[in-house]
Amino acid sequence: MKPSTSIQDYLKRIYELTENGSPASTNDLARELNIKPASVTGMIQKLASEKPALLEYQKHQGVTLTSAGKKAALEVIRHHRLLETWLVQTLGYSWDEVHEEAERLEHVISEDFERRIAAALGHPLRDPHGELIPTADLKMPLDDSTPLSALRKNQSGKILSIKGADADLLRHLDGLGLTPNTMIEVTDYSPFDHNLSIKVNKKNIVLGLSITSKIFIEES
Amino acid sequence: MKPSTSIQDYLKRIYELTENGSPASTNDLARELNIKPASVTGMIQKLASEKPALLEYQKHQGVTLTSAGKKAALEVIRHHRLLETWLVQTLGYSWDEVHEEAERLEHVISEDFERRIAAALGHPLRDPHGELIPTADLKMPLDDSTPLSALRKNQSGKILSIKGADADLLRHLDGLGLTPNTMIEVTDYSPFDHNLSIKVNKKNIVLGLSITSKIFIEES
DNA sequence: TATAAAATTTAGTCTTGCCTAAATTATTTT
DNA sequence: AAAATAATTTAGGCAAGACTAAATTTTATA
Repeated sequence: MKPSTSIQDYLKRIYELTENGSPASTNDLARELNIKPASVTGMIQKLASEKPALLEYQKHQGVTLTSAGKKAALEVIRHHRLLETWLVQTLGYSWDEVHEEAERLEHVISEDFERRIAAALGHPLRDPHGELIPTADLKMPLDDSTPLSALRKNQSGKILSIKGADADLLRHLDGLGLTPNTMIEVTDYSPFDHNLSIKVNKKNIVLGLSITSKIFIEES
Repeated sequence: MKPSTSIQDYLKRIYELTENGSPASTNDLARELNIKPASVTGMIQKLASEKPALLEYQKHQGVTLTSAGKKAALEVIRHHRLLETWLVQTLGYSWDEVHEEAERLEHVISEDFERRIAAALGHPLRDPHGELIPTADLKMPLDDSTPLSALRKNQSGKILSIKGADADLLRHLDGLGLTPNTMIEVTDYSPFDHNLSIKVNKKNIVLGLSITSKIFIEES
């Protein structure tokens, strides 16, 4: 049986919160899901004790996904990212408008629908935010991107994604032309403060480590 | 507040069942919704007694929509029919594959999404089945179609829709090339048995009243 | 290391929306 | 018009998934 919309949301968030290797805490999950911690405890206890368990849980120790749970999560994430890509490409949504729409659609599209948009888009590797799209067989592709902070003078590449930036920073970066798919070139590197001088759209700007570590690049 | 998915389904079905002017019965609604009659009674009692009532109901007398209820129903129907049109045109669904998908999507798309696909499709008047699409201001357009059974020798037109046919008949008609958008021409009329001879795709076929009354035409 | 603070869990409740079984009301049949 | 049948409603229940308040456990602080 396909998990309910609620459960799909739990799995998706748990996947994200456990990408760093450590289990997800009740509180963090509650915050991500906009749900009270007590409700989260109830749900994960139920999920952990089902026939083929989707997650593993020990009191006060947080929760991790089983491989079945991971698959179910990747299915939802694949739907989400394909939908975002598709909404942007076929309906002219901008990259910051699509999230909410995809958040609702991801739970109701059929596998057939998923196949159709994947094919129509040419089986894309990343969504408009630069996030990797899980493959059709539900594996997360390896991330071959490099943080901008790792580049040095004369290296260049294409921006793939920006991670861990809040809305404010995102707007700021957007203003500088630093969005996914933009080409950049490092013109100078200051070993002292780790500032990078880069050229974007013919303009030169200098960025500090707090920013360059959040921008991910495909080297060229 | 936007009605829940369940309530949207109730409203949609009630709209359809009351198009003939008479109220919808508990039993008919239950059948359409694949729900037990007792459950229907419960739900319509609740809906009839809410702040701005979406429907009117008297025990044992069936149910009708208020104008607010009608609007909400038309909103869902508009979503459904726009979605079907759009899935067929942009993702290569065939007209008989889209229903289920639209049935789920109709409840979760935003007004923005609705506007975008309506615009992308050029604000179509009918869906792939030939059904009229409610307008953006939630009115059902007048139906200017004529049953094929009303045509006589030398009249011609385009098939708009086929109504009240079961899957079997639909397949049969499909085999004869009788699908929405096909041009037809009446070559003869038999007043005795009401049979019509018509030309479709260069071929001549004869149809009885039981069929011609289900095919709707735009005269030309 | 005792205590305060934070995180988590338990217990009990609520709403939505469905179900079954039994009771009631309408409609047909005879 | 009474009896049989069909439709509808009432009553009581259940599962999902959320909430609050209170209890407990863990972690951090003094």
